[in-house]
Amino acid sequence: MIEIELLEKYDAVRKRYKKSEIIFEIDHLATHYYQITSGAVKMNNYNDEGREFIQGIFYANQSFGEPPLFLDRTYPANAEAVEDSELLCISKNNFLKLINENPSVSIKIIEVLAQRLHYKSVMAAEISTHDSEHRLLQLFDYSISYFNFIKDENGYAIDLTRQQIGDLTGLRVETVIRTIKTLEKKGELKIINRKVYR
Amino acid sequence: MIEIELLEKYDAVRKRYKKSEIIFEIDHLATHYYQITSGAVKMNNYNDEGREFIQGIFYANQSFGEPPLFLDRTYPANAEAVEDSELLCISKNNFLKLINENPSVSIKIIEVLAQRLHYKSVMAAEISTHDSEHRLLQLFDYSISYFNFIKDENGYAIDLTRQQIGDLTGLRVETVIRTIKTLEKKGELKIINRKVYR
DNA sequence: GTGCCCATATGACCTATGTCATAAATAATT
DNA sequence: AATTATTTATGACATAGGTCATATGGGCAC
Repeated sequence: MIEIELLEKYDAVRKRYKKSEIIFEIDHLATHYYQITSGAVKMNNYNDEGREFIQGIFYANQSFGEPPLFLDRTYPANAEAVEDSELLCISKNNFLKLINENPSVSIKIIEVLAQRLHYKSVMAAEISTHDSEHRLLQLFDYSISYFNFIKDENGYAIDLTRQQIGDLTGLRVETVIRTIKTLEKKGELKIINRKVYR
Repeated sequence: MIEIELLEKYDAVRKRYKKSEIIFEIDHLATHYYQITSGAVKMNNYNDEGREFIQGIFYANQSFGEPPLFLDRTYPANAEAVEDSELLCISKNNFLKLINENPSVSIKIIEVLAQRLHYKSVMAAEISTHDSEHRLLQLFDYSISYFNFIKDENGYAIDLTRQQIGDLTGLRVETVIRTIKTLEKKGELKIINRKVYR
């Protein structure tokens, strides 16, 4: 997260997106740096049959879609608002200028990318070598520390739909539903009012 | 890749590793920055049954294992030499000092991490929503541009064993062997002398 | 308060990929 | 040259997770 005042010095513009609105599309060139002030955004892919894979979900004060700003490559995924959201956007040129003129920001960017690589490494190993129960628990535990989930008297509330959980772990909704039930029976999590607590 | 002379100014040490030798282990703290001068290194995970997943393979002039140097986290995977290799190593402290004193290096690091995130995004979507044929072709095509594969009269030689291909894509050797044969029949690649060309 | 849209749920059946066994070809080591 | 290890290969069979159909309940717009 880059300080808002600093972004504004580099001509940041506030933009509002309605739920389900597309922010950018796969295979397009990166033109802006995006930082969320409110709401939530997912980055995703669809395969030929329309099956979705969610690369990640981003919340207030997080940025997303920076890598292609530094590479000669297009976006590897789409970005879509999962709720009504407000973003701060600055152009690629201004962003690169900002970084060059503020070395401490580049360290911050490194940390953000490092964090995200860590998440991807953990989930990649998970998705390719573990069974559904293990995958879900790993996602929940990682999300609790990585996303901004809230703890109440029942534990941490996993604020994701079954469909989203499936799309994040490469499983189908039905499998997620069945696996969550099994995990509940095993005492690994609670289902209260259809919501998952861990 | 950071200039060797610069690394040497920050007390880089050359270290040799034999094939199969471990460079660092999962869940350990990061103590050094590593850059390959010759040879190749893989980063991998094992699940409870000993099944391997390869996060990536790195070759001469590439670095690996940097993210935890910037985070309050341990390594998400192991690093192991896949052939006899020589590495340049500098301590975490010297590395952070180097970056602070050389802003252009931090941009370079950002580019490396961005590149790697791009690979992970592509492969994650691939592994979770595509069938084995698609996964292999994607890995081959990405590897050709991302790794240092060589083109000859038969096309690009995929310098990976069937086992490594499986471990990179979350498939078993037998499946890789069968899928490669199918792809050959479909004319998507060539098998010459057991070697895959694309 | 009715109608519609999602999210959650469950059963029956299917299939891509995994598992296991076994073998031959090649490479590495002595 | 002989021995051992690794890689590629193939067949028979098993199964986790996917697919499809169908149902129920909650939220919310009108």
